[in-house]
Amino acid sequence: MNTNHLCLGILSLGDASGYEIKKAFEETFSHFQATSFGSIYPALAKLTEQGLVSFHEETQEKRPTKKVFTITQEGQAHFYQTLLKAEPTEQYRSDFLFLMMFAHLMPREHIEALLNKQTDHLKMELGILERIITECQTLTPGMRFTLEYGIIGNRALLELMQQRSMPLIEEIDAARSPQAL
Amino acid sequence: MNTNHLCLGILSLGDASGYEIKKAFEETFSHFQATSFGSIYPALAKLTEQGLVSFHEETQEKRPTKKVFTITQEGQAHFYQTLLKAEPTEQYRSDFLFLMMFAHLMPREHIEALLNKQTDHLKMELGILERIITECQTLTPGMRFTLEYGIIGNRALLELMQQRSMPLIEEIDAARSPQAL
DNA sequence: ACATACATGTAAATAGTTACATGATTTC
DNA sequence: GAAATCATGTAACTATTTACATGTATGT
Repeated sequence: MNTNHLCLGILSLGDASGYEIKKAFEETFSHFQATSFGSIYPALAKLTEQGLVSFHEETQEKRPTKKVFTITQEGQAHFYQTLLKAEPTEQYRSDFLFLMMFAHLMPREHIEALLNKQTDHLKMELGILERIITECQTLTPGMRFTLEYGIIGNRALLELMQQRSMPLIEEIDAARSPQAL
Repeated sequence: MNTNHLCLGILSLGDASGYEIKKAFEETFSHFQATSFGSIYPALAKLTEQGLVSFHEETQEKRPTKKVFTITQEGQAHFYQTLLKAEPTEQYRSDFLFLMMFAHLMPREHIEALLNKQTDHLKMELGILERIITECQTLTPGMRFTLEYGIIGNRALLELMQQRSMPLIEEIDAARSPQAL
């Protein structure tokens, strides 16, 4: 799954400009996919070249002209094949967890700061997901599922952070103190 | 955080060869970090060049000779600075969730297959994490925390998969059937 | 005056994976 | 006889991010 596939997918849900596709990834899909302008614009150019999408320019008042992309029938058929053939991969990369492995080497204040930052991060993401699932009316069943998936995961992790942060800090401090005595 | 940092971190826990570092990422840390030989060997060469690690060759019987790397004092100091300065980033990329957004376009059997595959994936990872946390005796408090983090997250998601998979399929089928009648 | 939102696009830099090359030993 | 494990390393390829370039309008 690369940016080409992601763009085709978003366009299968409705017309959009490159800028709007980026916004969708920043908002609705940010918890499980991300991409940048530097990937999106070349992707849309390539999809147009391949005849999988087409576009028309829309001149706006007090806004720059935008290119609105539409998925073609070939694009729809191509995306359908992608859906059936894709080998879904999962990847989670966390610097936070890697750093926590070495918490015993850090000053107490720094461990606290890292734990607080991660807690805030989880809270923020949870807030976004809950807002979308309650406010947005036009979700497909699958989208509602992806939002629930994110909410359930983040809630469980937040609970863990709230229960285990202090005990972890105390445990590391306890292991340190013998040298101080 | 790049492969250089990851290697330094692993070596701060004890001496290891490139091959052993790769194994560590396949086993113990696979739920939140990954890397490949093509990244590890150049990283170790660069760290050696910078004087952050040193190595000695160990000839083995019935096994190829291996280079065992040791973190130097400079390496330890450098890693400590990394721990304090690092801006921890989180990234989760899931093709599974992206595909689920378009479940309404797929045949029922395909949705089922995707959900089953994801469930199996979560079960397998959960099994690995639970085995490590019970069997491994030499874990730092931080490592135990990272394992718990993975376990709690996966358990919550598995429960969701078990509760929501069938309802999701039924809901999508129900939305489809009016056309069939 | 400065930052942000809107809007498109390119190019360089970064980083990583995959495949290849080599070779012994063990297991199925 | 084939595949897996142990062991190191390089090179090509792939993909993505970051920074740059350009310009209007709005908000602080």
